[in-house]
This record gives sequence, structure tokens and C-alpha cells, in this order.
Amino acid sequence: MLSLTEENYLKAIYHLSDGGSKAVLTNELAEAMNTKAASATDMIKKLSAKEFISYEKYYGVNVTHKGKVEALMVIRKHRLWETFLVDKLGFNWDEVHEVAEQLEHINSSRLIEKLDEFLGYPKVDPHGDPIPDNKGKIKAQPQLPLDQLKKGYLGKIAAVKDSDSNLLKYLDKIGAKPGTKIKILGKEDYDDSMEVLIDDHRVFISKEVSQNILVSE
Amino acid sequence: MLSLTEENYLKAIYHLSDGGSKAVLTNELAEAMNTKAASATDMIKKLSAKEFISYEKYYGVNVTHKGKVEALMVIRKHRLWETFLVDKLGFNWDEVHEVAEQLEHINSSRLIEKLDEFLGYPKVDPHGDPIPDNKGKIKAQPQLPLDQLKKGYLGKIAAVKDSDSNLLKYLDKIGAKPGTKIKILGKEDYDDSMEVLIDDHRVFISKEVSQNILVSE
DNA sequence: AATATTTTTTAGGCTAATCTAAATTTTTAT
DNA sequence: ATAAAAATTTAGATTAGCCTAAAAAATATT
Ligand SMILES: [Mn+2]
Ligand SMILES: [Mn+2]
Ligand SMILES: [Mn+2]
Ligand SMILES: [Mn+2]
Repeated sequence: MLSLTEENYLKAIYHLSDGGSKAVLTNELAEAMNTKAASATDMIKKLSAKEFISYEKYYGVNVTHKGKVEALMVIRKHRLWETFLVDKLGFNWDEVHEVAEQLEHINSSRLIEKLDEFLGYPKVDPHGDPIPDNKGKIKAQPQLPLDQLKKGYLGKIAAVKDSDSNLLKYLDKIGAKPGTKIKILGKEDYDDSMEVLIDDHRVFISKEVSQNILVSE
Repeated sequence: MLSLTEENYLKAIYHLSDGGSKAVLTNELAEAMNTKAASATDMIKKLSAKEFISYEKYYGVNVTHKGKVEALMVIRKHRLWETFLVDKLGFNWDEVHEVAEQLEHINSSRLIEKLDEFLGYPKVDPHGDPIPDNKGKIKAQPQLPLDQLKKGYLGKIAAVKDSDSNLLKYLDKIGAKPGTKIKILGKEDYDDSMEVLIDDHRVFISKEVSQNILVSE
């Protein structure tokens, strides 16, 4: 059993390590958690003692298999709750993250299975992020940030970065939501801004924005 | 802002005081919270400093108006979540209390208003307990424990005590749920057991059980 | 009214999660 | 290869919520 704080640290480590594929440094973790390095070190020791991460002094931490599964369960809950808030309660997609940050710590496997069923076993959350199944498996579709593609590209929006509420409001306004077709009509070499076709609407977007739109196909 | 622990203490004080109508003693509170008297005293001082309760040393505590409203908001959330779990997720009524104990601490007024709307503004929870509105108002219908009535009584089940999961399972089995008509066919003076008609079924119930069925009309 | 019992409070400690400041180790720059 | 800089860890406090043991106050009993 992890405390709420331990769950949050572990989730942050999982995300910062790109799903367990690289080591996470103490300062990175402290910054992500809005705490100080000394606090991060303390928590690293605790999670390491419980074998959710492996830790070599001064060289950062890696998530263990056990840690990955645990982190994915929290992420599963977060994304199911976000889906519930948008699909059932009518929240906008820029309003759900903070509430889901609380709901993800509710501890009841029965609840989360029932919720999953109630939502119709969704594969992705409102921002297009995949929802792990109850074993921690994720159906990862290969995704690319839009800014790395060039004129003429035609594909589908797979997901958007869900961190900034204002960005989400803007993306909503221009119709950029997961599942929508998108085409790059032109790209400006100087600043990587581009003109795109989203849902038959022509829009100019900056690199700032295109970096946060993930496409597939 | 109250911590989760403060919310739980305040709710316990509210319930033990019968909605603010009598003083609550330190030992009572400690027992209800499964802590020791010293811990209860500590918390009493904190809640008193924040003016959710008034406190006279050695003579127990009373809930203030501010404290009542706060407690009722937690109770509102608890009962709305219980309703959600039963009505939408298909939980049995004996499975919801523990989960609702966690969910009642989620802090988002938007969430609770949306949830209320989603549920169709229910007036009572699955156990028949009234759900306070967002101002803390409760529509209290006068209720009596069934064991205090005699042969020939005809009325409706208003609520059942929701504390014991095994009792709830039993009540479910005999069809004793809020809204159901109930008639006392006979009562045994010796032990106050009775034969009742619930939903056209004849059932013998002990005083143990009839005490926990609240009727109205 | 004095004493015994019960209840409540206080004193002093413990753990989790945080901090600041100091010490240590690694990394970078000369 | 040293010295300076940066990153990390350790040491020592603090706060919330809990505990046990002791002191104090209220209540009950003789
Ligand atoms: Mn989110
Ligand atoms: Mn999301
Ligand atoms: Mn309940
Ligand atoms: Mn209830």
C-alpha cells in the first residue's frame, strides 16, 4: 500500500522516465513535484526500500517492473476519471485534470472496474492518452508531434498534451481534438509556424501549438 | 480549508450531536474515530480554533453554524456518491459506504454540482437518508423506528440504518428498502419480534432488525 | 465532606512529509 | 590535474496526527 504522496512521486517518476525507459534525476523529480531536492531524496529512499524503483546514489532512479505496474494503475484511474468527467458529467476537457488528480487516489478495485464498464471500456481519455487495462497493458499507437512533420502531411490527431488548461481551451476553439483529420497546408521555415486544415477549417498555428498536437497514421 | 482528518472528525461530531442538538464528549468522539482521548482533545482544539465547534474544557463540544454547514457539505457528498455508486455503477447498497468515505473528501464544487445534476437531483441516498442541498438544507421527513409501533400499523419504509453491511444484506433479502409499503401483522410482547408484510411477503423479524427500519406516514 | 473513580487534559514522543543549511560527490572548466 | 561549479545527500527542524503515561478536574460513593 502506497500513501497518496508516494503514489504521486511514483507517477511523476514514471512519466519523467518516459514509461520506464530512462533514469530520472533527483532535481528533475523535485521540480516536477514542486518540492526541494532533499525531499525528493527522502522519497526516493522510501520508494527504493519498497522496491518500486531502483536507486544508485548520485545517479538517479529507475522504475522497477513492480513500480511500473503500480504507476500504470494510478494512470488508469486518472484517465478513466477524466473520461467520466467529460463523457458523463459534461466537463470541458480543460477542467478535468485537477479533479482527476484527486480521484486517481481513491482505493477500490471494484469501483474502478465498475467505472470502466460504465464508460464502455474506453481505450483513450479525452486528451487521446491511452488508458491502461487492469493488468497495466497499454495499446500504444505510434504518435508524432505535429511540428516534426512537413507540408503535405495528412493524418489524424491522436492526442494532445493535457498539461496546460489554456492550451486545451485554444485547441478546443480550433477544433483540434483526438480523432479529427488534420493536413499541413504550408509551413514557414523561419519559425516553424504552419497553416493546417482541421475539420475543413484553415488555421494558422505556431510551433508552440504544433508541438503539443500528436498525430498518427 | 479542512484536512481530510479534520473533515472526518467534524462529521463525527455532527452525527454524535444529532445534527448539532447536543454536546459531544471527548471519549465518545475518540471512540467513534477509533482514536484515543488525547488525540480527540488535540483535534477538538484545532476545530475549535477554526470555529467549527465551540469547546468548554471538560464539558464537551458543540457544533457552530459554520461547522454544521461544513459537516453537511461532507454528508451531501457522501450521499450523492453513494447514490451514484448504486444507481449508475450497479453497486449493492451494502458495498457503497467505505468507498463513499473516500469520495466524500474530493474537493470540487463543480464536480458535486455536476454529479447532483447527473443523478437527477436525488432527495435521498440508497439507504433513505436525506441529501442536503448545496446550501446545507435538508428536507427532513419525520421518521420512527419500526420497533416502536404496534400491530396494525401501516406505512412506508423511509430509511434504514446504513452502518452494518450484514444488516443491509439481510434487509435486501427481505425486500426492506426505502419506499416499500410495510404493515405490522402481529407483535410478540415478550421480545418485541414481529410479523410484517413487506411488498406482499410475510416476514418475521426480531427487534434487532425492526429498530433499524425507519418508517413514515 | 472526604475519598475513590472516571473523564479529560497535558506532557513528551513517534512517523510522514516537508524545509534550510551544511557536507559530500560528481561534473565541468581551467 | 586542480580548482570551481553543480548536483546530490545528510543533518537537524517543523507540522499534522497519532500514541502512552502522568497530572488535573469532574463526578460518584461512602
Ligand atoms: Mn490529466
Ligand atoms: Mn488526460
Ligand atoms: Mn454511508
Ligand atoms: Mn447512506
